[in-house]
Amino acid sequence: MSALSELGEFIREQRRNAQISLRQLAQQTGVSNPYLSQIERGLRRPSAEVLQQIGNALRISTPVMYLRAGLLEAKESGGVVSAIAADDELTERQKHLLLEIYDSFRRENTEHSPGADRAGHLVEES
Amino acid sequence: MSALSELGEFIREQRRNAQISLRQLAQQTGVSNPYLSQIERGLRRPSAEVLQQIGNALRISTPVMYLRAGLLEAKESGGVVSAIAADDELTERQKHLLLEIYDSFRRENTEHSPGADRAGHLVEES
DNA sequence: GCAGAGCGCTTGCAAAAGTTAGCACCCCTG
DNA sequence: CAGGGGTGCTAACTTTTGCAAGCGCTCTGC
Repeated sequence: MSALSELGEFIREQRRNAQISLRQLAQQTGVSNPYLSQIERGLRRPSAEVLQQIGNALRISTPVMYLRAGLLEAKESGGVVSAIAADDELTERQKHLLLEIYDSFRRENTEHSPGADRAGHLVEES
Repeated sequence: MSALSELGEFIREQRRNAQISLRQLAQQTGVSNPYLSQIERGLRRPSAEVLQQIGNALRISTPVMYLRAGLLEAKESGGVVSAIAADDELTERQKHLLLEIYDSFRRENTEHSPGADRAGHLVEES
């Protein structure tokens, strides 16, 4: 399975998940519906602009979209932690909270009983 | 001045700064030198792949490159967003949530009355 | 039954992206 | 001065992107 058709399936999945038809998505994105069809079936490689529009309409963040398309290299683990630490727009307290949430998410995924723990309480106090 | 030629001049500037000729950069990036020339003079719009290669050769981080090219919104300027996107330990949903929290934090900081908005509701529903 | 509107898909076609070949202009070095 | 190797740029070509038009299908209302 090529990375191209993986991307296509991901997009199709997200679109179906959002209960949107090809033509509706086409209208929202400004991309033609035949082209969207081809993208979803993995026989065309959309440009970054188109990807941006699709992600925008489907509420998927652009970097996530680019990552799926192989346009953004997957960074080494710890990237999130250091990126948060280096951010100059967050307060120290916010960084701390964000990191705790990040950790709790990762813990969720490695748990045997998934979905049991929730991160809601972590944002209770700003 | 179009955003296209701005990008071109930026690349040229970075290349000159690194003391690299067009052909050398072409070889390093795997892109032909005439095309690089056209990119630098702002009369061609490089794809994200090419941009990635250029940034890679010139030691410019990919998100910064995309940002310069207008392929990434300024609001998701940094490392945090792309780092989250690239993380392979989080589910898509978790990434989305984390990004929303991150955004809400930054919004808090730029508001006139800080602390008014809370991010708690963002984690309410899985 | 049969318009009409929705769905996704196929087919050519225009416009970009990108390449190979070759131009003109230097700066050396024999 | 011939020449080779460096620079960046131009021209013609191939490949890919993205779209308009139209296909066949299904469902609904008249």
